[in-house]
Amino acid sequence: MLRFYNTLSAKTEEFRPMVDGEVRMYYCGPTVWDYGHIGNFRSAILMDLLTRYLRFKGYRVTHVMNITDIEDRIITLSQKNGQTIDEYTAKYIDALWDDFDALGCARPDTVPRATRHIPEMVSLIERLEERGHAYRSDDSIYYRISSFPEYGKLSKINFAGNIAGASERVDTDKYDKEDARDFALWKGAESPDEPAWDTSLGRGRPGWHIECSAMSMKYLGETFDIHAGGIDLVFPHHENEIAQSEGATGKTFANYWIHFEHLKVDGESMSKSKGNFYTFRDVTARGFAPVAVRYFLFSVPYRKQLNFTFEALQGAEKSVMGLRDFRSRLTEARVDMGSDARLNEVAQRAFKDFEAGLDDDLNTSVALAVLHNLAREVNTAIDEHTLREDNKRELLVLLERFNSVLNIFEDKQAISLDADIQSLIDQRQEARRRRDFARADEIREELFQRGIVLEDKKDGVRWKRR
RNA sequence: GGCGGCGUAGCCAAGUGGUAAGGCAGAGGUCUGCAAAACCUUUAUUCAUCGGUUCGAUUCCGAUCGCCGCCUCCA
Repeated sequence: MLRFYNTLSAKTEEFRPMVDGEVRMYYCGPTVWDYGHIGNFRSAILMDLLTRYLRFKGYRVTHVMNITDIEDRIITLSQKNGQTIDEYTAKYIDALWDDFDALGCARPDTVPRATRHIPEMVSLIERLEERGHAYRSDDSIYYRISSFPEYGKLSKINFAGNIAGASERVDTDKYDKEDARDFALWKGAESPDEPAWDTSLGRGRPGWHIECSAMSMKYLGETFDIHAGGIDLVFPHHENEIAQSEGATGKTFANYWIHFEHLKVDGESMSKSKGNFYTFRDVTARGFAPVAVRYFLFSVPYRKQLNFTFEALQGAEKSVMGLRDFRSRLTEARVDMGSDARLNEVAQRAFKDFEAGLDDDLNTSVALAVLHNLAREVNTAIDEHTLREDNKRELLVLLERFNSVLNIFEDKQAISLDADIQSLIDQRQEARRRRDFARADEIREELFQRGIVLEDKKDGVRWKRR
């Protein structure tokens, strides 16, 4: 039984999709500028894992992810660079997909862009006006929070207690609002040359929150199953989305709200001023494999803050490479026909425990512990020659199943060696036969320098990339 | 000021009212020409501190200290 912690109810609940066997979910994705720091990718990776796990469980999943391309910063910077919004955001979006690919994150089914959904947003705002949830002030349109009594149900925000601390923060909106809490649905254009759209609402651009309401409902329906994102989005973004969508439709917007916790770096918050701000590209530039980053970022359950240190990342890399070695070793193991009953049991138990771990609010730590325990038991069996053909076949299928969720093993395409390297390996084997170990070690060292690591086995030599 | 989360070995950490998963690093060993890989043994009488509840608490309650987040269009 799959259970999730639902931010809305503040409880861990059994997951029941609206339509049996089908899950519709929306993810407020990473920002596209600044080549997202590693924390961004924790969310993206966890979202990928969630999608994969739902598919593992047999659900048909529709995963819609938003990458904001209308935002004050983008407007300002594109204008400053003399570029259109599309020109400005293109390079960041390309980089984002490159990083997604490198990290083994599947592309979501739909990635709608705010710039392509202005009409949907306009009509949603008009619906809100009709129902009395919106009002105009100068050329802008605001959401009337007082018209939506349930406002605050997601973030459990207490406005009364907020006044003292919030008073330090200056309200930067230039227009008159009925209530300080009200937020912009539509911002009227201030100058003729700023990027803006001419619509029935006037010339301007949408507020930040309306795109997610409009796009999620367009692709998933007025009520859908899961809405996910970083924990920082709970307030105000997701709270406002609920106000907008439920205000317009009168229906529940999303049944489950899932929020990913943040990353700390060396026990501190990550910030440029502290000098501990790392992008995914900074990390790979230091020689870390992307899969190590992936493994590390999902190795701790999503609702826990994870402390990023290079020492821990190093550990994750060793750990995931060990699992890859295990899979290769299993693939290459020479075994006798038949089946070992105990190993059969080991495999079945591993499958059960893996699923039980992830069923429990996506406890990835437990799932990985299962995988490591399995690796140890099977490695022992290989050493002791108790592994049989049937076990091997079943275990490889099992690892494939696990990998359909984790996506940490190497691609199926065999990495081939060039003839030159193969020849060196052969020469070394010949030298070893002659007991010319000096020459053998010399070749091994040379191959190591070229990124090939050799492991001598009883029945030959194994190689792998460093 | 309001709301929320966390503090478990050198590091990353799971976890539960019944006596501490897993990984990395370290130490010793088996194997190996030497390595590598793999395996075995070992590494927290103890879960920030102090009280309380309980037959029993790391797990529940209270206080204290420390850290993180939201209340700023930052995942």
